[in-house]
Amino acid sequence: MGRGKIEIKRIENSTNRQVTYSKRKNGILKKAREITVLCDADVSLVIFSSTGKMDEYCSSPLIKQLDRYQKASGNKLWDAKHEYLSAEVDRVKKENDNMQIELRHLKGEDLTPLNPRELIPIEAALEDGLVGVKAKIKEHRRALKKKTRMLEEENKRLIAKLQQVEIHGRGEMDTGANNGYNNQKAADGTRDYPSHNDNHHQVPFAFQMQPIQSNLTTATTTTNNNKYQLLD
Amino acid sequence: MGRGKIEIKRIENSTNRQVTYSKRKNGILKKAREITVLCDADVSLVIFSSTGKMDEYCSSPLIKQLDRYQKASGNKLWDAKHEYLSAEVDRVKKENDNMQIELRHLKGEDLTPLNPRELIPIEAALEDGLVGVKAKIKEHRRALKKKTRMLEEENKRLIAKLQQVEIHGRGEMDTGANNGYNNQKAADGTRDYPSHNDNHHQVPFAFQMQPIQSNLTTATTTTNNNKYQLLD
DNA sequence: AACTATTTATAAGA
DNA sequence: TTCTTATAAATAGTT
Repeated sequence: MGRGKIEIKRIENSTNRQVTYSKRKNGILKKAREITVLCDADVSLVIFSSTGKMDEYCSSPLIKQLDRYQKASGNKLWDAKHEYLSAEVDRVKKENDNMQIELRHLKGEDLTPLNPRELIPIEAALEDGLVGVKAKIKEHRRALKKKTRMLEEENKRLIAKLQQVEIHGRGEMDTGANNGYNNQKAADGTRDYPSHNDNHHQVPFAFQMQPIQSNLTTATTTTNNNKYQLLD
Repeated sequence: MGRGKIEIKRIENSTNRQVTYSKRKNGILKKAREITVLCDADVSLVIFSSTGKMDEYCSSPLIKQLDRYQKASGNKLWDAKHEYLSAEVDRVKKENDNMQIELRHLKGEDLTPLNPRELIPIEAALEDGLVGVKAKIKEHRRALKKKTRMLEEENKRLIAKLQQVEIHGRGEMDTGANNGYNNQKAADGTRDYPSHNDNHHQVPFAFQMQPIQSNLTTATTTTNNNKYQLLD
């Protein structure tokens, strides 16, 4: 299309070639834009001139197009590093799926396709797990009971101490109150309870006495006077 | 360029759009090839139609072009892809970890850091799961028992039949043996058992009688004479 | 870069 | 889809 027909072969005249490149490049870019609009197509076009200058037209982000291209063509565009990452994604996803299945089975779901030989280990795992969890719960309960017991004892001790102080008057209150636990010591969370306190050589928890601990059953009736707390 | 001028905007008529796409796509591809040859250019062209069909023209391996593109444009295609993949790996791995933890907990492992409030739902899940699995196992066992029972009955019946045949002598053996089951019938795995056989109107399994079925307790003592098998 | 004679692409119709 | 053809668009060679 021009003054004369030309053969489609490399234009030897460099200037001429450059000019033709420029004209045709614009032509192609225009057509790329047009087909995008007219036909709702998605186009990626990258052109390098023989001098290395680049021009491009992409109707949508190139990276997206390339992903699409890769899937559609099966060509591998990404280097080893990406392949590794891709493989890693696949691998981890597969692992995910397997765990998902195992989890479902443990939760009693999707069991129908399993045969008895496959069910046995699942049952065993569940029973094992249940034993472990129940043991742990029991352990917690024991610990809580122990703590409760100690709190009760401490409470009694404090009440006794307070009554003693009240009898002897305010003057000796400070020394008296510091003779066992004191606020500071409990506050820092350490467990170095005074060893002369014979009733509980080891107290395994740093604890806090709230003014009212509704779930602890204490043998003593509390009055306003003995609601004390060990602070964190 | 055609019978009439057209406006560059989406062609609403779908058929028309498809036709135009096809024509213009060929046009662009041709021009891409031409500029490559004429001007010694390097072209990458990827087009997706609105229906998702892909066409491409690459004057040199796309991967090479993209490397060049990256250098020329400063766009970090690799990095973008890499970032995306890395994020994906992280995401899936995190999901993985969570499931791993859940699985461990269900198996009674790593329970120490959990408080009672966290243990309760695990215990519940395990108990639920166990109920489900045990139910499924019971179901299997029931099925197996039913099968066993039927095999035993079948066995007895066969023995009786055989004894009868032995009493009446060899002359009637063939007709006698064919009066109920015979090797051929069982062999093809069909379930069209004779309906006049009152004891088991339906036998839900295609089964095979081995000469010795050690796990089946039969009331009768077997002699060499009544060790028969139904073949596959 | 502009011009313009020609070739090429393609819209519409079959 | 493919072919045809009138016409629009692109562009080779020129200025």
